[in-house]
Amino acid sequence: MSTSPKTALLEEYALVARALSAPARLSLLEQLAQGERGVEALADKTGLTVANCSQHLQQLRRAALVTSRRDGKAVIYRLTDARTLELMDLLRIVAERNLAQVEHILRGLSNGQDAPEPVTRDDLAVRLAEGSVTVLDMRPADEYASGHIPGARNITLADLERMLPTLEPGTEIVAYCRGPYCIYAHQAVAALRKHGLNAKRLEGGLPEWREDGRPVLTEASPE
Amino acid sequence: MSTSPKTALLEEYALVARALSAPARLSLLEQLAQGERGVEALADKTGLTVANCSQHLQQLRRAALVTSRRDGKAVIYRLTDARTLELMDLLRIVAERNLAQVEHILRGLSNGQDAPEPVTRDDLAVRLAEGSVTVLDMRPADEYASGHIPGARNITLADLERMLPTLEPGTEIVAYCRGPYCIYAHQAVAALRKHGLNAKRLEGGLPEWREDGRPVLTEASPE
DNA sequence: TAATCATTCAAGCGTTGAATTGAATGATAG
DNA sequence: CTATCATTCAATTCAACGCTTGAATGATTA
Repeated sequence: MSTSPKTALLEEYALVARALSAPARLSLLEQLAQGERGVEALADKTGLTVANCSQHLQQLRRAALVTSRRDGKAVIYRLTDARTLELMDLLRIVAERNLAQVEHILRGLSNGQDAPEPVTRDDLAVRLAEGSVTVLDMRPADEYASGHIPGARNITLADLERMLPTLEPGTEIVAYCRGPYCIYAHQAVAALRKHGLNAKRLEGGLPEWREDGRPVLTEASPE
Repeated sequence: MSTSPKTALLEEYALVARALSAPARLSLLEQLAQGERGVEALADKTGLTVANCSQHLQQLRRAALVTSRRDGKAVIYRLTDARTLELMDLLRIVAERNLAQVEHILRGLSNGQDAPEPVTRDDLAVRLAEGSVTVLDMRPADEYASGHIPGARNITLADLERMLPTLEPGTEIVAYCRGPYCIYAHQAVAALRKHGLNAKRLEGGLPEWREDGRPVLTEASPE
């Protein structure tokens, strides 16, 4: 062995960190947190070319963050386990707590307003049972279809304006999206609050909700 | 803003991951987990040149993983908070659970023997109160001096052979070192078990012990 | 104020990683 | 068995990183 075992170990740990060190790969992981996907679907969602996407996925696989299986002609990737999700989340927490730049970007999303504290998933579950809350799923329709919080209404950011009149000014609104990396919910809350509505963001997104073992509704897919 | 806020956020998260993606920086973090240190001390311990060390430290600071303060002429670095430690630990857990290569390296340290499960810190605390265990601190003397588990004997790997006769064959022995990244305890346990002694490794190291709020003994430093 | 010394900056060089293009692989369907 | 198609590999280009050397900074101390 040319290097000491100590360095060899550190290099393995560094390999995992390196896999997380490119925005494109974090974006892929966010998609995979929604559920398993094929290479082409991932390339579409992230805007990468298929070849480039495939290479990034292989780096993630080398770091054991994702695994793959073959389904006919397609290769389907998925997160190896919940640890991958934990790692992404901790990365975000460290960045948000300590990096002024992150604060600045998030503030920009809210047009300078102070965003309210997010609603915890426990809270939302209670409110849902009471029926005292409107839940908005801000993700693209296909992701909504493949699984969403029961009772949530699917709407895109672009259509939000048109939906405003249908919302009662007093009702509490909770918006969610893919997860902590996704900014749709941030933007939705900012837009709703600008119109004087009582909107808050859900802590985490659908993957975290599912990870908690809470109910997820899947639309019968017409395909 | 040239990039979308989404990408900008992901880039910030990636910055944190990138800071963790070099073995040299993981090594620095391991040292800092022991306690705050100056640049020169860190350079000595890690074998880096001072200038190189300084640059790595600045990358860690940019990622908000460490912070620094000035003490006279010296600049003292320390981990920003316990999250940094959590992040390092999760990195290790993912690597150990999923990377065959890590398994292989660790097995090499034990000369192919199966290593026993590590002792939890709770267990050790109980055994220490009973006095039914011998604790070995495998770190360099200066690190032992700056803080160790009460009752632990400090010994280097090199001196372990000479210490063998002083150990009762029946007594349980627990070895620890800097923390999960440190391999001294692994090696010590392997050596002791080869001689038929009942040795186990402590889960985590001194930083984790201290983080639990457990007692740490500091030698009156003669300086 | 000037000297001192730990630390940091700046420039240069070799290496590594990201994205692109085009070809090769390998499993299925006919 | 051959054609097909999603995926992966290989080779290239360009940018960023890591390490070294030597100079600059900036807070103490005399």
